Amino acid sequence: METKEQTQPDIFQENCLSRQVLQLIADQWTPLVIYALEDGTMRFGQLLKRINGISKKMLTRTLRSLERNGLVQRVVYPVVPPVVEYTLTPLGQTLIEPVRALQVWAYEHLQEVAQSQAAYDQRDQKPLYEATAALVQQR
Amino acid sequence: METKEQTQPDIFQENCLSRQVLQLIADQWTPLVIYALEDGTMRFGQLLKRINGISKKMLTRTLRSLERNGLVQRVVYPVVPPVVEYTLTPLGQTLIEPVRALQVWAYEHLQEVAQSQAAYDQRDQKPLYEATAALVQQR
DNA sequence: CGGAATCCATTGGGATACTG
DNA sequence: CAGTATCCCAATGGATTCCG
Repeated sequence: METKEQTQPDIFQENCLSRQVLQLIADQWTPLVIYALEDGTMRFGQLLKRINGISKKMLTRTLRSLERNGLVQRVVYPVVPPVVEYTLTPLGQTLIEPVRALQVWAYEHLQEVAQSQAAYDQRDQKPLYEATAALVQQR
Repeated sequence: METKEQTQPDIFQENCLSRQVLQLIADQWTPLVIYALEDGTMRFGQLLKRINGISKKMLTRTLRSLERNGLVQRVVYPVVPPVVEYTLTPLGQTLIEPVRALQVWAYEHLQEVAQSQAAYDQRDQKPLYEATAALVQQR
């Protein structure tokens, strides 16, 4: 009787809950944060240094989202200077596998993707006058 | 010898290729488009209707990206009115499994996530004056 | 140290109109 | 039909400052 809220099982519908949940983790930083917390508890500053390129703002926002969704537990120690630790919850740990699968895929198909990109860019990017110039020179 | 380009195997580094590849598919629409193409070839308009809430602009952009990365093949039939068909490439098909795993996870943990959200929102969202008012009334 | 708040530039993304 | 082009607003996200 708990399934009452799931008005739409069709993932292509906007009000489909599983689609909404999916969108919660399908962003640039969430997979990396989960990946970083895989080994255990980490402090805010540690995460900031570990995940190259993320800003304090985005790390904070991502962690808040993960906390709200029950994937990460946030523990504040009332000391000065403050210490805040983040840990994957049991629910969050169940996400490690799917996220890792995605990362493995990325690693295994690096080159194919890179080659496709290069081919695509060469094919269309080249302005008309280059092709024309080539034709003219050939003549 | 093809691994030369992968300057950083560490996924937490910005110049890590597998991280870049990962980011290519970690957006709101890409998983849904892949999911929609899972059953086979689809036309642009079909995709537009199937994926509820996506705009022409975003569908076009997402498909272009997928095409550039070699995950989707785009075939144009020179007829009027034009017919354009999209199909997952063999490379794209290898992505079905990981994407599906993510979707399955979302479906299986719907309620836990929803409950966490509700608890989180009740806990902090409540403005100060409500708590204060409650205290005042108690007196 | 771990944010929150502010400012600001860039991008995302919808709506509409137009085209081959 | 399958886009592209334009306009325009909202969200993203970096840099910086401030605070307990």
